Amino acid sequence: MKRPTIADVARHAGVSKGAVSYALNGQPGVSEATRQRILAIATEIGFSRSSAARALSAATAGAVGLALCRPARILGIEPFFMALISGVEAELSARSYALTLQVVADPDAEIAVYRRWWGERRVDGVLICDLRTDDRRIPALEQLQLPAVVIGGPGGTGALGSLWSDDAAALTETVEYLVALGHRRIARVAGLPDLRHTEIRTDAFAAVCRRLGLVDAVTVWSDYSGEEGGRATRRLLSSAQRPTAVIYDNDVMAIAGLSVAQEMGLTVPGDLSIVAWDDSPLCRLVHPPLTALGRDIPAYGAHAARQLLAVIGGEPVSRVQDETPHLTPRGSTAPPPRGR
Amino acid sequence: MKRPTIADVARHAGVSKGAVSYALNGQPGVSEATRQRILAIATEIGFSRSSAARALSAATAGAVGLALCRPARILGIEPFFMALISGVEAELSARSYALTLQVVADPDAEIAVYRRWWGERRVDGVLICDLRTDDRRIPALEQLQLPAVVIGGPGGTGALGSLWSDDAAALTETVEYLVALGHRRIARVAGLPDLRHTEIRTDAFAAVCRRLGLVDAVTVWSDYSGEEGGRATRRLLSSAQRPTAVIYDNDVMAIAGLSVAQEMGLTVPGDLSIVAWDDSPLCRLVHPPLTALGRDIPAYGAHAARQLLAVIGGEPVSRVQDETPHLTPRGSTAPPPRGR
DNA sequence: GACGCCTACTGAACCGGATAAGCTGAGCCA
DNA sequence: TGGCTCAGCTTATCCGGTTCAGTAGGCGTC
Repeated sequence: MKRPTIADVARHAGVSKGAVSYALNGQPGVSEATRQRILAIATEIGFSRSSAARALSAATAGAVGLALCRPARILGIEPFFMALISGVEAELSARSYALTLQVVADPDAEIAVYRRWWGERRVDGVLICDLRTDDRRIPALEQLQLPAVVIGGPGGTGALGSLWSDDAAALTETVEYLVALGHRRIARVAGLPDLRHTEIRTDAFAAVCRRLGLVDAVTVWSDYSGEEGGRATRRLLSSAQRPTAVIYDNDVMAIAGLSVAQEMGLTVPGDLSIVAWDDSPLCRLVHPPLTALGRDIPAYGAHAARQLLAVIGGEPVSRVQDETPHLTPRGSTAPPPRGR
Repeated sequence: MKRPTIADVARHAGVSKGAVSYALNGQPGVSEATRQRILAIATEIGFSRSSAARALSAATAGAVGLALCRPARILGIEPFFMALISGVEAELSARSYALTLQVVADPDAEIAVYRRWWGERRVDGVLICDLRTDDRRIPALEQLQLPAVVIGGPGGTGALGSLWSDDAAALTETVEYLVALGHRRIARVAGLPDLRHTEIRTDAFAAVCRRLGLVDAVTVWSDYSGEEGGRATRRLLSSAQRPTAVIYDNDVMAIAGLSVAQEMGLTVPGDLSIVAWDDSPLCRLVHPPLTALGRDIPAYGAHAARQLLAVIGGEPVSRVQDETPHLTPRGSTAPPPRGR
């Protein structure tokens, strides 16, 4: 099937290629009557602009890149990314931008992908996930001058735009809630320690525990997987001074933790309270349903996409704080058992 | 930062643009010595080909499209798609193809996306998920002559290439396994009824139950979400002749079902056996861990991607059966309670 | 040594748009 | 009536590759 080009439209309309281009782009240079006629003909013969030709002459790819740097095993199970992608995608497709996705093995491979995308002019900008402490990707992107928005922060994002949620406030609220219920021994199963948001949460946790005089507060690190989350929980619950409440850095580990607790004969929330970060439908699937820190992840992604398109459009980079995750109490939290 | 073009490489090497193009593409037309010199210079000055220019003149986009037609809510929670994408992606990036992703609301929007991609020459081919009965996308793609591989089948894929797993055999094996344990009243919570693979599984379920003389076999339909899966389970377990085993069409519904059963005071697997389709890490998270029908989903995606690249490369379309899902018995299945 | 043939290249056209620069005729004014 | 402006177009060039039609030079051959 032959694809119509701008020349076909021009011939049908009896005008030049240039006139068609002006008409399609809403630029001055053609009368309103001619513009309408050209647009009608374009629609009629099913014309759409070749993204390649457009990219070549307009020096814009019409696409945004997203590189995900987590093993497939973890990517698959965490609802976070898919929710984020669907939000990003909704915003992009509304503005006729495409999303180019790549799964990479490590940060160096990710930087290599950015270099390639830049060299091939394949994308107009990129979204960065999983901000790390001293993230090598930041200077690399600054050097390439590839428009980018970091989903994460605040801080450590160099001159790039960024979008973050106030994880410190959310964690503080959670600890205060648990303390109000009567808990004094609260543990936290954290995600990968070199991620910036893990660090932020860890600092906030330490700060609020110090402020509230919780001396037994302990953080253990994990990798977001159910296996590791379960293992960490088993370790915590086997200790002499076992916690009466555990906060997990994602939903998958929280569910694994719930399962381990029940396996060990503890009732939730009677013996142990559980709070999950990222309130996905998974949290409502299990019994008891999990108290969770939720936020609108698709909206978060859409927001980031909007910000990136603004940077691509030449607006100054912005650093924006998004909605703070809010605590939804459900059946997995209650006062601690008496005498503990 | 200025990006080097093929002309820059040519100038440095003291040859023409054409010679550089031949050298880069491994085509005859330059001596081996010159080719090496050109490649060295290209690497040295950090040259990579503009995907736009390449797409324009070579009439190939260097990208493959994937449109996902499920609400964000369900997309996010099902590990299947992310696992599939990571497999597809691994295969594509090994061959320097990009993956263009789009989330759409319904099949008509999906067809519109294909038309747009085709018109814009944005992709060289597409992967089709969630094959339906009398799928309108098939004739639309045939008409566009856009290379495509359907992930699903067998049957109903028109002249397009396809890749499927033998769901009928897997379901039959599962029912036989449950019957061998002693179950006679087996129910199935199915996915969306207009999906082709749901139909295939439903037919296979009816056939094996007839063959084994299970008169109480019942199938109820759901939408893959935890809410609906839980609701369906509650209905099933409240009936007078309640089943002793339930097979779920995905892992999320199985977990919801497990939760509902426990809530209703039934023990799993003592009172009720549960089997999940798609063995994700989620199945091992819950207690008891779920007996599940598993397969290597990233490999499935990689396989489909390879098939699509072959079609794009001009090879004849192929219809291939992939690995059959295999049953992994875990703690959620056991003989039925006595007297039932 | 004239001829053909092959290798290794060059030059130019082309892909399909965007856009700067040039052209034309209508309208207005002095 | 001549000159000016300006809307509304056309023409030509460019983006950065690929590819086809040459062509120069070396080599073998009768």
